[in-house]
Amino acid sequence: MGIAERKIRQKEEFRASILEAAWHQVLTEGWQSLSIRKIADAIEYSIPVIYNHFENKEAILLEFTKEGFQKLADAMNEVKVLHDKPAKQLEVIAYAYWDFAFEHKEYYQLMFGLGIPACERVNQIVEMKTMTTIMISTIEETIKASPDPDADVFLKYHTYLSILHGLVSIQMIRTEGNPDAQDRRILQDAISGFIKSLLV
Amino acid sequence: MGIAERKIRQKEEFRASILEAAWHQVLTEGWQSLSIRKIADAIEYSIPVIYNHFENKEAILLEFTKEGFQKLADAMNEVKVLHDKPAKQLEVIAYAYWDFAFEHKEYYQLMFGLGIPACERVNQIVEMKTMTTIMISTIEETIKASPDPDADVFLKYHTYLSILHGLVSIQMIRTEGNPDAQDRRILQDAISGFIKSLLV
DNA sequence: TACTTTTGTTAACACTGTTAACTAAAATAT
DNA sequence: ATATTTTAGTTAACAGTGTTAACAAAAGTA
Repeated sequence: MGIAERKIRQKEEFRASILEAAWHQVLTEGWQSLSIRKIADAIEYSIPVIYNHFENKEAILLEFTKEGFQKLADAMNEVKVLHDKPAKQLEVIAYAYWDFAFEHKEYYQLMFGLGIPACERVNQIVEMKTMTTIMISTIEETIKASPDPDADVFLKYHTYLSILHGLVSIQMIRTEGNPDAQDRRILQDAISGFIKSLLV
Repeated sequence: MGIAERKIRQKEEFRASILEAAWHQVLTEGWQSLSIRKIADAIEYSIPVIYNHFENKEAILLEFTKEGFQKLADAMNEVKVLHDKPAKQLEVIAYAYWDFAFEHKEYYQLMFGLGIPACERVNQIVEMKTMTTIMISTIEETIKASPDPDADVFLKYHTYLSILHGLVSIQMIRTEGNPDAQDRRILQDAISGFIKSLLV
């Protein structure tokens, strides 16, 4: 009896149409504006049917997060196999990572929990300048006393802040609790590497 | 006439009590659970009074974001002045940054728009393993062929991912639009520095 | 055709941010 | 001291959000 098969197929199609409608909403309005009601509206069904296919809204986002990591892995593999030397591979993988993030912003934000609120907020905060000034001036002095005193201060500042923020936020995503000694070694390793690169 | 003065003082106190109640809520339940209603409840006033002191909820969060950056800057300055050599200063500033982030998680999450949803999500995604496997294996091979083949692979992987994520998310916070050539140079600089540190 | 299961709907609950309309209290002017 | 204006605070609502219980309709089975 093919009825059961057809039902499964239809259910699968329905599920896919929910995801499609949801993704369309995410692409056009950002994933902050995604709501169950809007999905229901788009597929022209009532709200509760969505809960027959997904446990809750989080489950839908989880689906996209999975998709995102799969796509990122694919993009990495694609460029990795083009090179033999591992060091070169590390380089092109990094570029692939970067490109993926900005070509698929919605995915990336979902994957790493980037809440956009800060964007508008952070760029109008004068208090931030105090922090950046401390960092930039210290880097400036370090560079002045280094073998390459003409190095780009702003570039190095940006690198420094990015490394720090990356370490912290990856750490926060990884574990709910506090970092341990091993985590701190990662910090030390990254920072000593950065400072060494400044001092050539 | 001191009446106007008293009024200003009272208004200031009221404002402070709103912030205090809000911060208490953030500390106990996380800033995701902060709501105007809960603040109103805590200060035992009706909801709209809050809008006499803050334009909207975002303005309250902005206040904490400012506070956070100020505190971070202070923490940095404190350790910076303890050392003379700029390179050493860069190091201790980095540690201060790290410590601040985890001693004041709520501030840090607010300051850099870390939406916690990803935390629970990301740690139960098998698709993520595909990505990490690619990165780790490539780093492993790089290390094997390096002058220091006993270097800690996991530590270096973590550093690599953190640098990448930091670069991307700082970039996303900084500009709404797409990265330009200068931004890409920052990426190149950081990655080439990392790879160089692998190859000693 | 009668019965059972699946599918989908309506309507509600418990929240959220925000605001308009109104009342009561305080400060000022007469 | 009384009348008037200004300010402070209230209730009640609007427009959203995720989620679910109770019910109706359609589809499949006996």
